[in-house]
Amino acid sequence: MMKKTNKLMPSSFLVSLSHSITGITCCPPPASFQFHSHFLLFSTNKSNPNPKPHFPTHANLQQLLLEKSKTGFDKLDDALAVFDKMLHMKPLPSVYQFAQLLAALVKMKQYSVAVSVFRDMCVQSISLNIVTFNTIINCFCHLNRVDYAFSLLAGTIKHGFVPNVVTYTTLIRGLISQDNPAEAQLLFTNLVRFKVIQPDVVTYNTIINGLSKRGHISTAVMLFRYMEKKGCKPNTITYSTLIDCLCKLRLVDQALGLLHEMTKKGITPNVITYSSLIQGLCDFNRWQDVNQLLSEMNTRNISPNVHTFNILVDAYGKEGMINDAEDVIEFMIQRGQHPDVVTYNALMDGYCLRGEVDKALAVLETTMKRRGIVPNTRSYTILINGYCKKLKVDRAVDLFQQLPREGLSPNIYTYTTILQGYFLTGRHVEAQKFFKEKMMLNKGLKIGMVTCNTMLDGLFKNRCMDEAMSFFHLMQCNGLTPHIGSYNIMINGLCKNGNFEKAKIMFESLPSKDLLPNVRTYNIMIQGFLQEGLLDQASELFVGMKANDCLPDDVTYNTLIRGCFHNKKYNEAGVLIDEMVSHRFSADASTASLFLNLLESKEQDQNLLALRKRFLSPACY
DNA sequence: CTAGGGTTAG
Repeated sequence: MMKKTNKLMPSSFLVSLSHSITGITCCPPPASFQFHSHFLLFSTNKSNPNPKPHFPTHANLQQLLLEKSKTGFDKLDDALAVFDKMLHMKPLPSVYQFAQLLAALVKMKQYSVAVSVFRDMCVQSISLNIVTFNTIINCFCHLNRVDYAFSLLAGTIKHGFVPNVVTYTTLIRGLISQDNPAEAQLLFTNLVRFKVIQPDVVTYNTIINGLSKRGHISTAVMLFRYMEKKGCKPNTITYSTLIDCLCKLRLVDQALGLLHEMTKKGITPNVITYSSLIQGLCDFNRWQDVNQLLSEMNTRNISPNVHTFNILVDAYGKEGMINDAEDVIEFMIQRGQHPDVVTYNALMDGYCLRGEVDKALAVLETTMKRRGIVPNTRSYTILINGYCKKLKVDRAVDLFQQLPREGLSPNIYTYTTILQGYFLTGRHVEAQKFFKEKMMLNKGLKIGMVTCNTMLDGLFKNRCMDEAMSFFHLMQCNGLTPHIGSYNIMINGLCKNGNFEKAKIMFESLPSKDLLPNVRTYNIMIQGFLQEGLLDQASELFVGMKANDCLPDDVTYNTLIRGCFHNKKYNEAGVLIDEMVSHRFSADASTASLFLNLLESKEQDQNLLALRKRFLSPACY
């Protein structure tokens, strides 16, 4: 797996490290980094209007920190109040206790506050240790500032501390999460080669997770086998990581195999392991298997938690089985697991998918309020989406405007949903106005590819071809390089708007953009050729896509088969039907009804009749 | 002693 990095000379490692250690400073970050203002406000404010319980003795503090470092404080202000007290204690609390306070902030995901507390510790000359540094390096990684994390690595060394396996594991995770797996691999290989550290199970788990999440499951499995060979025993988390990844790849049975393997080895699955598997099974509507796992959990004394139940509520909701979703909520309450905002959002989404938006609204306004669960932006976005899908855009806009009054701000998803609603109802003028005035002028909104694709698709569907073309240009001027998905929308839009020539030119230009057509691209072009009455060219493209290792899907076959029917090429259709069935795809409704219409029509053909038996076989459906 | 890893929804 690490072949590529094995070839690197040792010096590359040093170069890459020293590259990161440019600004050796004890108090990164550079001035450009944004800090929370809470801290300064708080610690300089002597007359705190909101006094918190006092923790005057070292013993009390020790007890409190022990607890809060595991759970986090309830409120950020509480944590900062404690820090303020600590600064005024005599003698000063130990390094260990300051480290616990930082740990509590990390638990609360208040990474930038932790950084700013750390900075203040530097200023106040509070002594630091390797744990403190590791904690802050981790904070920078979570803030997506791996560059600062590396400069703090330098700071750590400068302070005379020796970075350990925790430090490097943190940095590896940071690099991976910054989409820099190559650097992560380089770091890992060189750390091992120069015996800087001995990777432990956490290091392996981190990399295995990073690899699997980026679609390199086979490499992840190789590393998994490798760690065992190196005498590092995989644990529950290692297995859970792989199981989750297999489930997400829809390889649930392989995941179940790993569950079996781990239990045989005496590694006990926990609630997270089971939750991943339940999610995987839900994706296939394998409810019986889900229930079996739930009872297996029961016999093993592993209680489902809110996460687990939320997965079930979501899955039932998505399948339209809203009563089952409600039952799960009832059950979890009985079991003492309190539903949270995710639970009710999943339920609301379920109602919306059934078109019952008003019932979803009632969940927000009645059930959630009664249970003291505060809706978030997403709760409203679900409702907004629900109303848009019911073509009640004005109602959606009402809710959109209600958001700030609830103390919430709409995010890019909310905006994009409204945009979609306008396009869906033919109100493309308002859509464009909304985009220009509400979205582009909002500096806080990061307009990405999804929004641009919504614009493009909406413009084409509203027959605004010129606007779509110029928007496609505009997005590129703004530094967004279209992916194949955007090209698919463009090519499809051009075809559907009667501009096949332009579509074809764009399709042919893909290689020059270093883009590979995917199955959807081919499907669109095949459909385009057929629309132009060019069955031969469509078939040629079908051959071409297979030659380019692009596997045809059910849409490809159905499109081509319909094309053959229209052109009375029943033999060709027969060949395609056989091929489709052998790939376990089946005829869709429109292909089937076209065929039945042909059979009923007057002009019957020998070859058509010959198809009858094959086409109507159960394998086709 | 403390620090790093895995699960839910667009």
